[in-house]
Amino acid sequence: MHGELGPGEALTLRGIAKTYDVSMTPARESVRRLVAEGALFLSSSGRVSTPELSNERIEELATLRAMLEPELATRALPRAHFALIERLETINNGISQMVARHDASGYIRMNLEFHRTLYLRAQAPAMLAMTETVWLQLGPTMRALYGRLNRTEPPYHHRLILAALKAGDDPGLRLAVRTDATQGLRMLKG
Amino acid sequence: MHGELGPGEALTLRGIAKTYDVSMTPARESVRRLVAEGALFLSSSGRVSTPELSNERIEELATLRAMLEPELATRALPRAHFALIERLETINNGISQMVARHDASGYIRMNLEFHRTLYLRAQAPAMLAMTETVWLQLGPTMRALYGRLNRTEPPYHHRLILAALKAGDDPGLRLAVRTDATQGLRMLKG
DNA sequence: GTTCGCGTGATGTGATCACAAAGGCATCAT
DNA sequence: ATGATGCCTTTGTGATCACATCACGCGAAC
Repeated sequence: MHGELGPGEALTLRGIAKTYDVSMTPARESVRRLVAEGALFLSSSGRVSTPELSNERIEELATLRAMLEPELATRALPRAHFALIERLETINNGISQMVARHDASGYIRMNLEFHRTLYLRAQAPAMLAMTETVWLQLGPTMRALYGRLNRTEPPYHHRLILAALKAGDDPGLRLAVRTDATQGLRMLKG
Repeated sequence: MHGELGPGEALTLRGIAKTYDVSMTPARESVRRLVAEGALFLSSSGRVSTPELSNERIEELATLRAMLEPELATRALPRAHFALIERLETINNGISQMVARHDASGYIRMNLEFHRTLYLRAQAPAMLAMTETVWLQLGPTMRALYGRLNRTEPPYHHRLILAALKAGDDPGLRLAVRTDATQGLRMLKG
């Protein structure tokens, strides 16, 4: 999810087992679970690797984010008190640090934490789980994306999201969230 | 998914293994996968059962269907030629037979087959997979639903869907699909 | 130099086993 | 009659093993 693995990287059960110092059994279970969620790709011969998403697939996942996340934001809006907004601003500052450090994985992690912190307030666990499944599928691709856009500052739209939250502006919030979720993915086309 | 198990039914790994004449290992993998998809509930002690959904959870899942399925229908619409509509009508007739037979599981299965057949044309595998995950989570609950509504004929909205497909009417199609997906779930409240 | 074929090492699968924990049931005390 | 307590069965977990399959690389032939 955090882009620690790039697209197409191969994994082996014995390797995972050794890395985490367990036997093959729990390694298999974890891998199969991630395959079920679409986070890992299982070849016909049983080999497992991170997925290399086609443009069509990326567009689909971007559409899913564009459908799910504004709904979560809308549901979170009436519960978004000052303490939450303050926490979001703190996370946003953390993102700046990751940008300064050129830490791709850290950037992705804190960016998702920003979104997750907001969406947790929506009190919609099934919807949030589904959204995180999408993030999981996009993880390796997001890392590839980060390399291309050479960020020099934290995401523009996060400030728009915070402003809409403060103003209680639901349409503005939905638009800001949708744009933030899909803007980066657009760069991957081609 | 087809409501063969009611809400809250318990399963054991050894029982599943014996039923399908395999060892515990593949039974465990399957169960863990279904747990990851939300189709089964894993208690803190590791016991596994079908989920008993709260009203809030049902409302959430209904919202997800209401967001996902109209989008799939829209994407399928330009590719929905006569042969597809004919197949949908055949399935719809099959639903009538299930109603006549009072076959709850068969009814659910063919109802979902109606939707899946349409959505397959959308060429959006990630979105369809996510939708089927929602169906999976609702399976046991849908069976409980069927008992309550005493159907005497196939769903009215399926005819509306077919009419909108023939007319190429996208807004009408979206509305019909959304209504069909959420109407039944509304009955479960309370 | 290229391509085909073979063999060896690596990898996933399914089965079985030992163990710990949880649940259920019977028994006993109040 | 009801509640608690202790034991025994059931159940999930993690490890290990044998086996089939696949991939990769080496080598030989053209």
